[in-house]
Amino acid sequence: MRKLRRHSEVPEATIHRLPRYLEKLKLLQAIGVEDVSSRQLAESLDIKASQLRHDFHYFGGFSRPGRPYQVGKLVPALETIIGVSEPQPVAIIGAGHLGQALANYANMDVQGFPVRGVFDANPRLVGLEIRGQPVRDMDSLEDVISQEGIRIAILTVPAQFAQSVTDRLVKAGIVGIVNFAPTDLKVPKTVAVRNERLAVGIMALSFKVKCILEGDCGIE
Amino acid sequence: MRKLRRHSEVPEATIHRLPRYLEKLKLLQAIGVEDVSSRQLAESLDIKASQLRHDFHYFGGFSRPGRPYQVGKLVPALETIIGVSEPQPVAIIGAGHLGQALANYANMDVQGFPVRGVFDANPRLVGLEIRGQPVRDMDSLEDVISQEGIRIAILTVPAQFAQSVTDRLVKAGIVGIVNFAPTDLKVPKTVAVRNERLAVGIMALSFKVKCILEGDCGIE
DNA sequence: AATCGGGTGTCAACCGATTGACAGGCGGCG
DNA sequence: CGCCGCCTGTCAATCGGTTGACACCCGATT
Repeated sequence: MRKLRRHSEVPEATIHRLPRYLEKLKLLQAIGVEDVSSRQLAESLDIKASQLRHDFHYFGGFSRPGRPYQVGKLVPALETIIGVSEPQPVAIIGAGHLGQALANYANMDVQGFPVRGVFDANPRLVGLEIRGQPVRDMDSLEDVISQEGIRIAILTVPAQFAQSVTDRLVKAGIVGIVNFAPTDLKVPKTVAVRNERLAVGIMALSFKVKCILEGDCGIE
Repeated sequence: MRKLRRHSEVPEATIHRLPRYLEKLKLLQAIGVEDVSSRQLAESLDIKASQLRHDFHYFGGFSRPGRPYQVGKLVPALETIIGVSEPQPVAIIGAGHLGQALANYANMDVQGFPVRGVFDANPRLVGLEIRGQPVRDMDSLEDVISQEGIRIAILTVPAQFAQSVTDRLVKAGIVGIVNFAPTDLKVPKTVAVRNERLAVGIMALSFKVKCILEGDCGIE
């Protein structure tokens, strides 16, 4: 990696592709592939090779020119760029069905995001064990976050509680929030939020489905 | 709604905003709001008013010019456009934690997507009741889909089974798939797929978090 | 040693999406 | 009645992302 430009210059669209690159590269690594050309990698991800090179270009010099990328170099480089070169502990707030699903989501650890705290306000859920972790009472939120050095929280509480929980998280020093509640959160500019809205996904799909069923899609 | 252009001309980015418009408008409707200007609506969604008008412009004539939008007109119009003017039954394939979370996801029905079939290959899960619905054996997949007229499937099976299940779904007449498996599915062009990759979301967030922690974000 | 095939880095053209500007409609008020 | 403020529909300018083209590099092969 030659020279890292300021992160702020990396376009949003590129950022969203980085995890996919990493994912695929880890897969290749696992099956013993050492070299991979931009074309191979791009095709397997269904994107254009020029785009992939363009993306990598933001970070510069992953390969000696004229030679394909070396998986063994690329993986740690991408991990560093993305920020998972060492495990990022995360907290899950809300141990409802979705929260439990995520806490159980096998790859969480493997992907570099070990779950270090699951919280819920419902006393009935508190104490329950999920993947060897107890569901904790919301009271301990701040303590656990600071003790474990957690920077990222996953929010799976009902929409009506999302904002107040968020405020607590921000105060407790959380820097990034993955928000599954169907609400827009208000946070200071120093906190990053990513909204995962399940319902939006299925509706956008529904539009296309309608489109297909009505033969209205531009496929002649 | 004056004159509907071909759906294929509606930009992707607009499509992804439509569900958010609908969501917010339903909310407004619920609290009795009748009129809403593009500025109000846009601000509450954190987008520019001009963009909102531009989006609506693809479908034309939601309001008499010079007058604000009427919530009561807009909601059904959007529902028709998105394709949820009548309930779209969906199937969930894979009754693991994520599948169960989605099946339980309260708003599914309300959003216009009643779950009409939950399937799993694991005999231990088959028969389990989720929200009054039994988990069914994969054997009955095709039958249920055709009997219930299901067009949309939500895929929450492990990655290794995703493609073979997809092939069955396509054969059974499914037209849209929301894919939660971390794999790219191969489908005919007449089937729409939307990938929801949970891990990608958290990684993209991690990049920004790193960015914030390193003071490298362009915020001077 | 020269050549060839395949590779990356880089740039400029292209394309789609966002934004700002403004013409024209409507209702309320003096 | 005429004006004023607020509104939408629409278009043009702008911005960001994608794509294709090409210069240059490398190792293998003749």
